[in-house]
Amino acid sequence: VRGDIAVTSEKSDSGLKRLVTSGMGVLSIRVPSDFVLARDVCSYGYFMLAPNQWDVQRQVLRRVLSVREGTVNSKPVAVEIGQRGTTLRVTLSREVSGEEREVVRAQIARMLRLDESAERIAAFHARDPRFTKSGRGRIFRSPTLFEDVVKTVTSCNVQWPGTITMNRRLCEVLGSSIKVDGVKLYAFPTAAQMAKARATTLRSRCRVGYRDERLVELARLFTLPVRKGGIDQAWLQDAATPDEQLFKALVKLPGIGPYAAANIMQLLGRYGRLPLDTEAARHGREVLGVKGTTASVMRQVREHFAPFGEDAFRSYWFEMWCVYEAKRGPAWEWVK
DNA sequence: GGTAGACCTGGACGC
DNA sequence: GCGTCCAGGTCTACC
Repeated sequence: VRGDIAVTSEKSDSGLKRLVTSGMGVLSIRVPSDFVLARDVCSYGYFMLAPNQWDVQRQVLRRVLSVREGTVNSKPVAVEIGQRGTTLRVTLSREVSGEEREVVRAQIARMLRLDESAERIAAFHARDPRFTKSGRGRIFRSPTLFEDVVKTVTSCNVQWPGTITMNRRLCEVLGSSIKVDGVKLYAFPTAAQMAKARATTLRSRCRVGYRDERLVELARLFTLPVRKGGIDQAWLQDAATPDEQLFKALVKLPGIGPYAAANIMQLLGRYGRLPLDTEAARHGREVLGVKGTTASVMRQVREHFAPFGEDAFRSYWFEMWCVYEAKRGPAWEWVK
């Protein structure tokens, strides 16, 4: 399989094989009792964006992780994540240090929202029982806030195939690469790598269009110390930061408007605000039967989900996701 | 505070 | 194959 982090293939790198058979290249992560890898990975469109790769046949997630985010010459590691009961089995493409192992663990936990306890998900189901049976609650995201922000910017003012192309090219043009089993795999560019890139490169080679300078500036803000005007990631990710202050800070960032800010908020675990885009308006008209101008439909969609309070986005999102799956089948069986 | 138009890309469509 | 139109959210200028 192209791009496979194959550890069982006869052709695979002997060093990698030794690592895996000796157990040194495998990491185990305990997950909450209600966690289901296929359902919880394939719960948001980002699972289809590079460098994520969902293997439909084997029901595992593969991607490359940058374990040294702060550096330009980050040495990436490829991971393949599968599930057995309440344990994730993570196969690594190379030996990692103890420190790197913890970074890998934290990045996977972030992607899969393992910080959301079964109790927290049950509270969502108590609020919206429609999703109790399916167990939906966790929404897939990226291993870093920076990647989530860039993915959000590349999903604005463009149709989905364009977002897919931009993310693939950003990885191939700016990201670090490694060879696994003779196949070149790319990591998502780190903030340091993107901040160093020329805007013209992003435009001409990554096809990001007018987003070029905004993305480079965003990346620069992620690399700057907070005292020099850089983004305060700890503050943004602190549960104590009030929603309104968070929203105001996000819309000040280049390329981030009201929709993108609300989307980043849900990616940060703040589900009380809806990122209203044309898809929301379409859902309002076609599924909820709402009528009127786009602005009026969006307002009515917001009011419709307001009773779900701090879980409004989850109710909205899973309702919409179920419509997609009713048309195409379960997301974990989607082939592109 | 609200609104109009520019910003880019890629896909659909007509010729 | 070429030109035109359209969709998509953000940003700026203007009222």
